[in-house]
Amino acid sequence: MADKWSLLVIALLDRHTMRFSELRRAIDGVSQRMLTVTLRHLERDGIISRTVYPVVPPRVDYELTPLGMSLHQVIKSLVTWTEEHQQEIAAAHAAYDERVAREEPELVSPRRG
Amino acid sequence: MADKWSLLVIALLDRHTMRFSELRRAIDGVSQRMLTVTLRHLERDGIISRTVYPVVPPRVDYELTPLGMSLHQVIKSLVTWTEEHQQEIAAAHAAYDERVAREEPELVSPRRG
DNA sequence: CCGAATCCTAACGGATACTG
DNA sequence: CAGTATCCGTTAGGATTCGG
Repeated sequence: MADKWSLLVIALLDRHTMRFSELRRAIDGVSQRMLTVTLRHLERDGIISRTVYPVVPPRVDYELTPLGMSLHQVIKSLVTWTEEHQQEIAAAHAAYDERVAREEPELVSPRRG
Repeated sequence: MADKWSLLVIALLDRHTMRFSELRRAIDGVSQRMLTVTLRHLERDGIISRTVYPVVPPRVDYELTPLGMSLHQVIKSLVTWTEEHQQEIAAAHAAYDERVAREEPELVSPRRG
């Protein structure tokens, strides 16, 4: 449950219960299929609970379980770490890519050392 | 860098510097290719550093950078959470699977409700 | 010993159409 | 509205081979 959709679902449900279509609208770019798959996985892991109201039109609410809430605390520290260090990471990327760019050319054109 | 190989590499390197083949032996089931790919990603993200000793046979050491060490602290809380709650999760799996098993049959054999 | 490159298969994930 | 089922392109990742 460490994929990106799960993280977003957990973050959103921490604030309040949400319906399927609310989640779909709130999570930009998620397909209906992936949201369904994600919600099933989280439900199976006991992170969220699913409540079906036998009304028409159908209504299904999702909410974090106590287990899910405790997981959210842990996840937040990961998110915080990422936010705090993303500049360092970007700098590391730039440094790494430049290093590679300086070393590659020798191999593709070794004509006359 | 949240995949399972990366997590294991970070956990191992937290104790001490390791060579490529040491990591390969220590991480059960990792292919040479995936270990290489994983190490490159971690290096690019600035999580580990790579030191090549120009000797024969070649020797390459990997170690955690300060950034990597700080990440490890965060990861540990995730690992700890997983260990502490894996029984709850297993129970949730069993409960979910049983629920599904009780509901599915109606659909495949609805003969004579 | 360390790693790059190639090949190939399985899983992931989007788009679409259909159901209750 | 809230799914399920199907098709299908993309990618992850193992096995293998070659190079420094």
